[in-house]
Amino acid sequence: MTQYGQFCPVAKAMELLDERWTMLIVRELIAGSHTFGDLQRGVPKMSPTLLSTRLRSLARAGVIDRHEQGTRVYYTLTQAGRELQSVVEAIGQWGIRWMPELGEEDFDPHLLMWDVQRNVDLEALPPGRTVLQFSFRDRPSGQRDWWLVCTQAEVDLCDFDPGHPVSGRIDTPLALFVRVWRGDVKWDQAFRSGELTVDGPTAVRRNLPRWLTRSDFAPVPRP
Amino acid sequence: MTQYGQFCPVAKAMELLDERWTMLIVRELIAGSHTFGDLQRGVPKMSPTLLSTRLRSLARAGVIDRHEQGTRVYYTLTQAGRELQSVVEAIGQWGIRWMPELGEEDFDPHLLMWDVQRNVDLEALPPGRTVLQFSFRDRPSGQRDWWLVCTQAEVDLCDFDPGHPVSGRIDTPLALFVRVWRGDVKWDQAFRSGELTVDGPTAVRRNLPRWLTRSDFAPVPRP
DNA sequence: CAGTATCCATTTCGATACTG
DNA sequence: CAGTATCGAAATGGATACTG
Repeated sequence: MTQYGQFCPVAKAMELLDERWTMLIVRELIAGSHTFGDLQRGVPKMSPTLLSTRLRSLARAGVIDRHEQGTRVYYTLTQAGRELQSVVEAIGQWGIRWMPELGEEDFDPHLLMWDVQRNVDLEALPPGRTVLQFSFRDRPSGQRDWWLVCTQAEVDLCDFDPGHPVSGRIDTPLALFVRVWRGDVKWDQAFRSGELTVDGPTAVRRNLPRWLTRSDFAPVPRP
Repeated sequence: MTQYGQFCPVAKAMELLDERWTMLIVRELIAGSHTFGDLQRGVPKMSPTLLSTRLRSLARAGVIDRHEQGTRVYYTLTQAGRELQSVVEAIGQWGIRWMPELGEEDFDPHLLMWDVQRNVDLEALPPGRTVLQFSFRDRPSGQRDWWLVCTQAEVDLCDFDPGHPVSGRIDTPLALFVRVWRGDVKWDQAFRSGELTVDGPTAVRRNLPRWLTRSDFAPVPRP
């Protein structure tokens, strides 16, 4: 962490927070990840070495605690860390309004599905098992097909056919679904455009937007 | 600007905002600096080359406009830039609560006086000219003595005796006054400790805390 | 799973001097 | 005043392989 040599609280905070990847790790912790592995899924392009370094910085700064429970290791936010939520929110709200342009490299189906998976609204689902298949038709196989196996208790994400009967299948270009997820495009618009289709019973087609919540920043009004 | 390869609005925002010095430049713009020279005073440890580079990044991102007026050049915040105020505020509020430790190199009298100067409450001053001298007694000459020449219209900062009669003289260790400025220590505490003294008429001694406003973050409650 | 170790390419930055 | 030019030192981080 390089110093600014300023007593200003913005400068002191940024000495920690402007280190590359740091805010994204905080975002992941706020989103509920606690283990090294889960954190890695949220920042897959980061090397484990660097993630480890950043976690040590954050612990040293008093933002997270690292504690071992038996053989497993958990990272949790401290009070200082939890209070970074308002910073993350301010940044995200600004970002979705003023940094709307996405590049090719920003469309990562793995990251998207990880995000979708952990935000399924379990309460809204019908009883029993609901299996949703995603096909990103413009992606090579290996990135194309994904399955969410949802019960009232949990959601499993698979990148292979888990074998259960599929309740509904979403077929869409990846970029379009990312836009829907971010709230740049409304579900309705996506449906009506014909680019995003849902195969399955009417009940599934109608309720899908309630089961799959969008990004926390989707409701932010746009300029 | 290095990319994160994520569609998340926090990631997209941080691609711009986590570049070293960037938030401090935004802070300066929000504080009211518009010219290259004024901005430099707010980030004196930054080389002009780098400041220039960052200003170009910010302009490219749509956060500031650069425009020439005759021979002078002005930088102004766009709507996107003005909306960064909530981000700066969230960061500063977090910073003053959770990054309270300052190092030796954070105590820069020049930066402090620049900050004090632009926040004098002109309305609160008595009619006519008020000259306030600061002596940071633990600093070498050259950094020790400063004068604020205040009128109802403006405040001038001098690092040499401007020759006017002095209305009041504040004598204090630099660190203590920084702490008062940041709101870590109350005026009263500083007075009572005997470490900070004010020479001058009672009226000056009593009103000084109203003339010299503190940092915007001083009122933030501490953990 | 939860990280470390190593190594080098790349980036970044600070210092200093200079220009219209 | 408002920057640019140049250059070397330092930090940063990506890739890959490895460990308990």
